Amino acid sequence: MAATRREQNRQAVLASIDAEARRQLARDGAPGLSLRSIARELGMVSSGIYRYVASRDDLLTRLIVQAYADLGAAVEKGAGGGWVGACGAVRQWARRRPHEYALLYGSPVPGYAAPQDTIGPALRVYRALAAPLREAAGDVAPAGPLAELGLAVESDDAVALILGSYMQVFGMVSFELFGHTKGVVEDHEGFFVGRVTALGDALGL
Amino acid sequence: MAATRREQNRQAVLASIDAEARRQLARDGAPGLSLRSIARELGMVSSGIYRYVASRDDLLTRLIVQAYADLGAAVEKGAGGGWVGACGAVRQWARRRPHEYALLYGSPVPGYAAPQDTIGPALRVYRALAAPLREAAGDVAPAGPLAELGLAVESDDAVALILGSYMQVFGMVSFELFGHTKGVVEDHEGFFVGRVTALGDALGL
DNA sequence: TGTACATCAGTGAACGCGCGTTCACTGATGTAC
DNA sequence: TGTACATCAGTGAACGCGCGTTCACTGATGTAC
Repeated sequence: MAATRREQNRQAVLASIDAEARRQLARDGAPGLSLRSIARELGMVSSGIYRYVASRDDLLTRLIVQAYADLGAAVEKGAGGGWVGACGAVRQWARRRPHEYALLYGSPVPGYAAPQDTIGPALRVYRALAAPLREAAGDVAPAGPLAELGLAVESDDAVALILGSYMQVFGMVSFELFGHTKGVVEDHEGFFVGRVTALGDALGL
Repeated sequence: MAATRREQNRQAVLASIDAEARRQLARDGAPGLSLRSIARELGMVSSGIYRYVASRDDLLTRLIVQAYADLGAAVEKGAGGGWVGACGAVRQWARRRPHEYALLYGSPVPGYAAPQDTIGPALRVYRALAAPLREAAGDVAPAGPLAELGLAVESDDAVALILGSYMQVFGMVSFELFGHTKGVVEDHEGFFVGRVTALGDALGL
């Protein structure tokens, strides 16, 4: 495939755009992201960035996809520690990257409509969380409404129990990160692990 | 107290500032809120608004406080229908006012630090959600970690069960509103009521 | 009841800032013969 | 291997926009005597 000099350069520049964008995202949050300031930081004239990225929304999409991939990988690793490990990985990742977490699971960015491209990457996280359930179930072929997560679950109640558990996990992480537990929860780690363990019990793990 | 003409006027203008701000919030979301455009809409010169509001952050705080009060009132009304009614009121309110909900429970607005003034109003919502639990417990004087919610609960597990339920409720609402249930949950109403009912069972309601 | 002074709402101009995006252009890299 | 043409990265200027906030000022409303 003989990556030409040009192509190599292009990939390198694209990578540094992504990196700088992530840096700014981590520092200022999504609303503060600006193509001009990224170009500035890379020593490029502001219009030059349009050779690499079609628009601000396009860059946002790239960041979202990358963030899902990063979180997905973290949860896959955490799933080595079972359900509690997988959930803990979500929480730890969110604490390390609060603005990325907010971009994925917080308020939608106004005027930005998440394109189809972000759905697949988002699924990876849910699939990773499902891994411990899959293992507990043994060698069963995926089927039913949660087949996309690799699960074979038929009853509506069981499906709802699983999805509800997911939502509680993300609800807890959001509350902690977004500051809604002030004065009520002191030991977030303990609270989270306790709750997640209880959810695991209810899920039959 | 002889409200002077000036004072009456002042209150009226302040109210119309709030109203216009809420209109813009509902239309564009919090990031789109601008003092200049509010002034413009009220036929006032842009600097004039500073007679009423100290800064953009100050206006945001007003909106947050009002939104909590509005949601709090809605949940209090919904609590007439018990735990399920109270939780349903959260969901319905959020669906009617997605941007307000996002302002309260979504990503924090970057650069804005919620002042002390928003804590009290936020509590009202949790207190309203606790009303059905309070009633189920009979006439017990509030005590323990959740005394602020009017509850008398001592065991850490019971406290965690209640808080975890809250967080699942808000987690479900956020997932629905922020579009994380695409292709998985079809009947949101049914899913939500089912889950909330199950949570109520676990809470002994 | 009338007058003198103090308060305050609203004006208009200005400061200083940043943004996304388009466009015609130059010069370097790559490709086909 | 060398030359002619095509592609593409990066430039620089410009368009058109909006924002928060300050400040000195005018004129209306309120208060004290």
